[in-house]
Amino acid sequence: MSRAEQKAATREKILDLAAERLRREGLAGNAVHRLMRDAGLTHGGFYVHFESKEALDIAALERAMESLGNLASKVPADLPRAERRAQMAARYLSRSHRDHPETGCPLAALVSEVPRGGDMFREAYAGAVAGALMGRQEVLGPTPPGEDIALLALMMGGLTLARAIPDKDLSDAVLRACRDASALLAEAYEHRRGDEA
Amino acid sequence: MSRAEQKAATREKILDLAAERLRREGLAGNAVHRLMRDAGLTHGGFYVHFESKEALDIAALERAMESLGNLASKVPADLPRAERRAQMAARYLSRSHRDHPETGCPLAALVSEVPRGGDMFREAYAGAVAGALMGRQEVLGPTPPGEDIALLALMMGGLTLARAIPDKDLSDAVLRACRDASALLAEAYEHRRGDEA
DNA sequence: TGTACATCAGTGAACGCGCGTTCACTGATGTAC
DNA sequence: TGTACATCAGTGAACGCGCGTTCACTGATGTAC
Repeated sequence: MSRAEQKAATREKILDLAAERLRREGLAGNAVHRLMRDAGLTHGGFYVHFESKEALDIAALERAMESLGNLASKVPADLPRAERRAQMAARYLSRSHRDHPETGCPLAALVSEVPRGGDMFREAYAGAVAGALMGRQEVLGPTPPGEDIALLALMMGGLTLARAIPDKDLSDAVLRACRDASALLAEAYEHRRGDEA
Repeated sequence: MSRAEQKAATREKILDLAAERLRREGLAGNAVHRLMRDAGLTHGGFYVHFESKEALDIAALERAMESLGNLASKVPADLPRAERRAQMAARYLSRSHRDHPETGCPLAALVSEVPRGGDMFREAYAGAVAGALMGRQEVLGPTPPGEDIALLALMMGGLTLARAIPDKDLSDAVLRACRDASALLAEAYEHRRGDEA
């Protein structure tokens, strides 16, 4: 392995770890020193790979979105649209997603912290939201943007709320209620579009 | 003013300020030193009033919930239920609520940070969620708990997402989409309950 | 193929800073006589 | 009413710690001849 390849591999390793840690620890919690230690390196070398902490956060957010994109497209393409939508909601509002933020949706993991982040990070976050909405359209086909936005807000709200509640029974109830609501809301949208047409 | 009264007044002042700052700066951002400086005191005196930083955060969360409770009950009681629900959603998903987190809902301001907070704070947060749901029932009358939970998740998700997006037009669109969705979802709930009955 | 030199990923000590918390203190308020 | 003492809200210096960032360095890899 050439030196350049070695460097790129190290950068990948740091970035993958950072993408996990960013989702588990948040913007404030993912410290350079601990990140590099966990990657098996010393903290000084960090700046060979990234210009600043904010640059890392942005790159880690993008990496997290990429690795999640693959996950969303796992929904079988031959199912009817409503079924695909329901599967996505079920996956998003599942107990395993709630219990494993480090491999889950970074939008949910960071929402309420984003306004306190740097300007460039906020822009990157907004870009990631736009990307998520586009990814949804790719899987489900075109729908009025407002509908996708509201369904995303419902799913993100449900997931973050479920994570914030320590009591497992109540937390499970939140997930269930939001899964049900997202199905009902999607139906109501279809119904309304039908009435209008 | 007696010494005890003076002390209580100082505590109130710190607490009110902390309740604002907690919502604006988050758990990680509301530092003892700056809080006390802004209250016109020095940081050492903090521990005369609060046992620890976490104790303050809990008290500030509760204070924020109280001052918001008054706001929610501002909805006129003589309006029909659907209208009251719509007014609450419109207020929650308004641009002024988005732009002034410091006087708004602490549940939304902190959701994604809560899992990283201390055990006692998480319990207090869960209690605040339960309180919010009860407050909703007081204004709107009894509804199946799952319905209120999902509507709360939708509203919190929409508000936090709108706050995380710097572009005002897209952010406004998020608020609008979620207001529309909350009305549609509430209707769908009523419709389904009608069908079942 | 072997030697001399250049490059540069990664090391680890150090920087200034803000954090939560402690503590000896001050001085105004409250109490006892 | 006046004096002596006790209380305690608030002061401000100091603590140990973790943060992001800098920098002189080391030593393995890569290049030139």
